[in-house]
Amino acid sequence: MKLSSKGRYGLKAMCELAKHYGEGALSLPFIAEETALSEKYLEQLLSVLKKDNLIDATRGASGGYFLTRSPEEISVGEILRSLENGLEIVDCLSGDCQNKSTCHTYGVWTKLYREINKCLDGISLKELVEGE
Amino acid sequence: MKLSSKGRYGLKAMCELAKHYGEGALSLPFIAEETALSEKYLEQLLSVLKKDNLIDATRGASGGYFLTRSPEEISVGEILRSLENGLEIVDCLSGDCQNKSTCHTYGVWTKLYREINKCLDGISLKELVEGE
DNA sequence: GATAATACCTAGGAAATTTATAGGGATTAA
DNA sequence: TTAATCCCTATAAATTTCCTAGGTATTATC
Repeated sequence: MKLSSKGRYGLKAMCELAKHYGEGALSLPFIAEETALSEKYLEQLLSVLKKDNLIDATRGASGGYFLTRSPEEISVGEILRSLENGLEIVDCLSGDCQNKSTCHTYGVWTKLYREINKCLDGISLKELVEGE
Repeated sequence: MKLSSKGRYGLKAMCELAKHYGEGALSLPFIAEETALSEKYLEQLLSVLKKDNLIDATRGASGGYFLTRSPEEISVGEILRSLENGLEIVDCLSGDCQNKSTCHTYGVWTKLYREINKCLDGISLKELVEGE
């Protein structure tokens, strides 16, 4: 049960945006430099975050990416659910599971799913960047 | 972030063993039948669980697999850590991470790791089989 | 002692997923 | 007009997952 690179790297990119919150848009090359990621790869991560309205961007020269809300209003849970396309640890939590009622293990997954989300929703991007 | 089939199916097999706890050993073909898994595949899951001393087996005719402890003494956490080879959600939790101190996200992973284990260690195999 | 039922071990391959790389298009400030 | 930027999509390499397969060792039962 591993978090994907997308999740890990995307969160780092969000930290970078948080560090410079209020300073205007950050360009892709700049964020790539700071996070040590290739521009082309980072671009895809940012496009996911943008689709989910966690960040926005301005195009053209001197454009770039920026957070749509302040770092204290964005939780790590939101970010990872966006990047990981949901935090459901088993498929039966996403789709419709036929035998919810009879399955012995279904309860475990729902319980764990709730705990994971609760934990991550309790951490804001601000806390992350400022260190505790 | 998905649990592997190994984890899901192995837990089902453990449930089967728990259901018949005290009735002697269950044969591989029997467990395979009940869990709807191929014998050869199930065999590998059981070998992992055996290596970690959650189950044991007797060989030869009328042999089979059985739990080493009663279902109430075995937690779902133990079972999944065995099958998943640990529940570390990122690699830096397993190996030695060089920049623990400077990494913004390291704290998130340790916190989440603790919560996941706490949650799963709080559920016994007995609860699972008896339904709450 | 032979037989059949069982667990044990290891190799490997198909399929899926992850992790990127690459190229070109659209937009816009200067 | 130009250069800097974001946007979109295809695809390739690497890794991992998931499972099949074949053969070996052990032992209760007849």
